[in-house]
Amino acid sequence: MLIKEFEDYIEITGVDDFSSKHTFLCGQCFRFDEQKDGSFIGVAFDKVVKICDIEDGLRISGTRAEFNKTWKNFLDLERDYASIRKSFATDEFTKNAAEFGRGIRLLQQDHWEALCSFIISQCNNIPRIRSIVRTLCKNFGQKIEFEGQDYFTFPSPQKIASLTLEDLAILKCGYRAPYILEAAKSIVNGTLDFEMLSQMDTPTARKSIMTQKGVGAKVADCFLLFGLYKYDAFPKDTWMKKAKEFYDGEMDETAYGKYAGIYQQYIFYYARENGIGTKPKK
DNA sequence: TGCCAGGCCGAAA
DNA sequence: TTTCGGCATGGC
Repeated sequence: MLIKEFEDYIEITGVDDFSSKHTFLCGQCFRFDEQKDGSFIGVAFDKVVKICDIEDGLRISGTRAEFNKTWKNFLDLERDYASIRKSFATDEFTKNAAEFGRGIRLLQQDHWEALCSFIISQCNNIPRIRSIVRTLCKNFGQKIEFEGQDYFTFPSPQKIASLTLEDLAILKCGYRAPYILEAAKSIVNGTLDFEMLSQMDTPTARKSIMTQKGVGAKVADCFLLFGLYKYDAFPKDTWMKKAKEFYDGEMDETAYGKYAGIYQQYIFYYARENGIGTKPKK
């Protein structure tokens, strides 16, 4: 990884498998918007950042220090995704999925933001998830200016916990509102502790987070992967079954294991973008 | 207009 | 343990 500093941005080269488009649009996060020039602007960890692809790497707004402090980890740039991707592509289906999703990096998002976002995601479509999260931030987050535009941070659990269901009605997120409120209150009162969850093994953490109201198996798996960076989330057996629903092919079980969550993301993105595996009509 | 969406809860079987 | 109706809302 080679870093070159410029006045208000840096360029990182020597990065295999990075695509801002695939990373920000694959469905793992909801706060990065594609710009007319193909770059992405988003907010994470209370900062606005602009990212675009360049030859053999990426360009990112800010300084080298900010990159080292926040964005290097956020973008998971020190993991060898090329090797992981190649290890996944063991048959026609996995080869297609891995090639389709090439460049996905699993973002190391803020724990709370990920949990809250995936609570909102349940039985919802991606444009509306994005819309609800945007409204949540605009109404309850802190304003930050960037390149003459207003952006908003993701509201803290303390802020959300101080609100009422009436306050949250503006989100129009229906039955999910009490789940959001309860999750925020659990954090404030200490019954939900992300540091403790991080230290648990994945099955234990899954069991624990599922005691939270509104967090079932699916939201739990998304939170474990995108919010706690547990790359073995999305249990092998469950996800292989799901993959077979998406695609009428065989999965190589030996390809799974340590990086099941990353493999899942290739499959999900591939399936969704190609209209594979949509729910049959009732 | 109607189906569906990165589901979950709680009751009934 | 599994099944199933109900749940809020809006994108398409």
